[in-house]
Amino acid sequence: MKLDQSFYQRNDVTKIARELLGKGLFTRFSGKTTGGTIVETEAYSNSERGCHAYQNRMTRRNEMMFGDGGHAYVYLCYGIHNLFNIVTNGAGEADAVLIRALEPLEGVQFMMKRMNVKSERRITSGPGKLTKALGIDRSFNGDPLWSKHLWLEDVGQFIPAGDIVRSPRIGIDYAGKDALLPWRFTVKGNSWLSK
DNA sequence: TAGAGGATTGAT
DNA sequence: TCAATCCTCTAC
Repeated sequence: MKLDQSFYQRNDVTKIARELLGKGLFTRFSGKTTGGTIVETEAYSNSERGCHAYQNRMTRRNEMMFGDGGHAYVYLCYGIHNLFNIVTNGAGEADAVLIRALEPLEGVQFMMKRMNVKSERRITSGPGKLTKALGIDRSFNGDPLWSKHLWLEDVGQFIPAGDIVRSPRIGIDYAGKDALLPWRFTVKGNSWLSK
């Protein structure tokens, strides 16, 4: 069952980031479905320096973060990688969850083809890689997450609280002390986590 | 309008 | 450890 928009519109981005673990993220083009279960997320909120919308600073790039929860925020990182975020909270509240890793579930062969690799090993173990494997690019920026080409779904997987690990977020040293916030959530011992 | 740098990745 | 690579954002 696809996740309802009310799931995303709650005013608690770290709670949503935690609950997204075990949920399915899928894309479907030309009759081919690809996707997997989320095993690594990071929360970003307008109240801290790691966030593109810190202090509600709106730019052309991040304006989608200010929209309604339940939409995609996709941007280009290092000129090479598309990073996929889920916008949360209500309109005007710029919070988002970065999806950092998936455990492959559907269309593995097709994802391997997109990645141009012969092994399924680590094809979705990083934020730039999973977007490529699923065919997500910046043209998806602002799209709703219940469409027929891109959606999140409850696949019936339950992650016990004891299997969820909190740690500081990756690659945001510029955020000063906010880089220490334990807002990265991972599934303990999962072999598909990013490096 | 020029210049700096980034929520990464894979190779050395 | 380092280059790839191209917007976006900021300052002038």
